[in-house]
Amino acid sequence: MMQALPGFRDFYPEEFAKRHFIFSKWREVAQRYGFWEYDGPPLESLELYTKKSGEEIVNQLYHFVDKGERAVALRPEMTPTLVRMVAAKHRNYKKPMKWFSIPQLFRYERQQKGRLREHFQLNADIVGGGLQAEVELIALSIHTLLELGLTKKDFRVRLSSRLVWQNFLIQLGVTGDKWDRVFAVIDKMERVPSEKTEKGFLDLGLTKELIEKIQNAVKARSIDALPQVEGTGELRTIIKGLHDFGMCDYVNLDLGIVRGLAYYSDTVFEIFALDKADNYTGRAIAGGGSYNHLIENLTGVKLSAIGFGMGDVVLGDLLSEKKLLDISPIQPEIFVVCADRRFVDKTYETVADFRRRGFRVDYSLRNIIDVKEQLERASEVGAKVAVIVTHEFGSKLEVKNLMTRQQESVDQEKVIGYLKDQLR
RNA sequence: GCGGCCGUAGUUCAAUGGUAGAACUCCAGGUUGUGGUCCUGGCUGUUGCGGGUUCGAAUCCCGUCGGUCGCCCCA
Repeated sequence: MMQALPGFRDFYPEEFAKRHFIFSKWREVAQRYGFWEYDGPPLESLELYTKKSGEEIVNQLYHFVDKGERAVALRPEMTPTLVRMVAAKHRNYKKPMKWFSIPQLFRYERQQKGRLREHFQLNADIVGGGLQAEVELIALSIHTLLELGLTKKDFRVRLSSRLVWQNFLIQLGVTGDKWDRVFAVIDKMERVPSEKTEKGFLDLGLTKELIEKIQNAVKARSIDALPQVEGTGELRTIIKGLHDFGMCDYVNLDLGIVRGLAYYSDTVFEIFALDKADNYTGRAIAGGGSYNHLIENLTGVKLSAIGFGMGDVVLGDLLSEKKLLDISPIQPEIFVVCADRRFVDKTYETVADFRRRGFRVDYSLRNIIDVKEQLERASEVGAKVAVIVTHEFGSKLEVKNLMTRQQESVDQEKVIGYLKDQLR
């Protein structure tokens, strides 16, 4: 049987309706926050990704050599494309630039729950902003989830800072060459047994005393409990900003978050679903952070930036569990029924007239004189009312409410108003 | 790349190693002007695919492909 490739999805109308619901909320809230929508090519030069992440990334990409002998790849993330676009034309835009996109991203790896070979992601970025831009971006990520129907009980932003970590590690005497590996251990901390975490640190040459200080920092849930180094002030400002937006209830300070990607520089955050006991569960719904050196490193253009990504797969699973995704395909409002051969012409004219006026209108494409069949069809396609053509021109139309089964004869001149009333 | 579990009709699932079935869906009817739940009839399968064991395989074994969950990795 022919089917979609592994890790790729078919969107039948029922699934597409859900996808459209999520996309439209993403778009609507981003625009409410003043973000402009953009897009780039789904296929990029392979070099765009190897330049940033090294050669290892190649075997996780869909990549091939095209007929022009170019090494190309389907985009696995949006940030490189954004950086490329921004660097090329940033002089055309006042800073800060608030941009968002809903790209389809691709990754060649074995699929598992919440993780396919293809997904869509809301990507929002602010380029050339300061600390308030970070507040703004995190606020957008929270507001997006609220608009989808989730509540304070359902998710939490875990806010952290790589800058704080770096300065803290300097204070502890841990040299820069070890930071990435220290971050890797911290990143896994909550998923592996504590002995393994300890062993990971010991293998990096950290003393038990240092390990304890690091673990205490990970446990800290308030600014004052953090190691006071350069960077904590910025975190304080961000939390204050979210407080002013009435959103501090959605945010936990949590240095356990460091993010996998190497290019994050200062602030990093991930959003996790909560279980009934308010514990973090499953995968991250969204994640992001600031990358204040990436644009300069790749293109020589010095611009700060912060962004986040929110994928449709984990989010969709969560919304389904919460019964927030019981969305049906868009249905016709009116189904026009022809009651007799003599009225066929008028039926089609009525259909066309209603459509010109902006109604969603359907009618039978086959047995147009069997009223029973037409009414069955009207119900099946989900129409709210049936308009039954029972008279010649210049006369009345029968309007039947398919929910209440009530039917009324309406003067042709008054039918539009009547329909609007019925459909309200 | 590694491991666990699972592949039977369009769908959800039955069938002790002994003739592959049910429900739903879909299609056609239920006498040429009013719908959903009713009635009748019909379609649908090399049991994912390929080997092996056996008198005989949906069932047991091997391989392969696919699904699913986890590991690795991370968007």
